Amino acid sequence: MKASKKKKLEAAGWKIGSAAEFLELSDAEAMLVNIKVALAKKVRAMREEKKITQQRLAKLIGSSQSRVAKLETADRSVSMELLIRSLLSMGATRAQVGAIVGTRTTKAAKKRKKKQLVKR
Amino acid sequence: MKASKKKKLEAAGWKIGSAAEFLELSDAEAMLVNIKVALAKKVRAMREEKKITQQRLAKLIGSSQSRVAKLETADRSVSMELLIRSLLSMGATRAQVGAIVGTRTTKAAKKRKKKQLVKR
DNA sequence: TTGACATATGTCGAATGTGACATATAGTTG
DNA sequence: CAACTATATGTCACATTCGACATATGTCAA
Repeated sequence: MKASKKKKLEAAGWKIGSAAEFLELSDAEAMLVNIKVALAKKVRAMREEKKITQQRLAKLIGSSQSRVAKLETADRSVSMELLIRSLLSMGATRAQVGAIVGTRTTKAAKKRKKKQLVKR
Repeated sequence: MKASKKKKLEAAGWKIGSAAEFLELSDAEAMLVNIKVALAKKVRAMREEKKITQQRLAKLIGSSQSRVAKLETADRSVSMELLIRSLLSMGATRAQVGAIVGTRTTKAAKKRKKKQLVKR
């Protein structure tokens, strides 16, 4: 939890104990979802970059086309493990995967990216 | 697969097809294990840093002491998801987690670290 | 020694993730 | 139009991971 957030909570009369921990957990949960979505997008991007079908990628990771489709749409039923395994199997480096995990995609950044796509 | 590796294989008369893909997979598998071990070490490091018990961390992530012990020893039965969730729940940032995922710990680096510990 | 606390390990039933399959949707080519 | 290809979605039986519990090991202070 950010210091600013904590301050506000304390000002509002909250004890920073289990309630704060609950907020941490919510944050962690949201982050996990964001990370998964980012990884999923990268899977699709790398696959399209390599111009291979979901079917082919499925073979590469020992899975099925339907699961790859779920991977790329960040379906609730897919694990981080499989997402990362897929990237590594396509030749991604640990550094590349780490960058995806570690980089928060802001709404502003998304807008910039969209703008670029339009402009070019 | 590294270019050098590929070259050697080709020199030895290998066709770079499914066999190469198999090697990629093996590499991916090994990398996943390495990443898990690195994350596990970080969980222990952060927990000790915060001077809390496994029991307390377990509460924080809604789990049990035994599972935390397994987490920190990188037991085969623990998922990347839970490892990362644990780090985030202890307040780690995405950037920190990303750095762990993305940084290959070389044997040389391990030696350097050990030496430091001895010297100080 | 005993007792309290922290961590490690094995096991269990429940929950979640899995590959596979069927099938739907959508775009392309003939 | 039909036939083909790529992707999406739902389902299912099987595998993996889960929290929980019991219990072992180790450490330290009374």
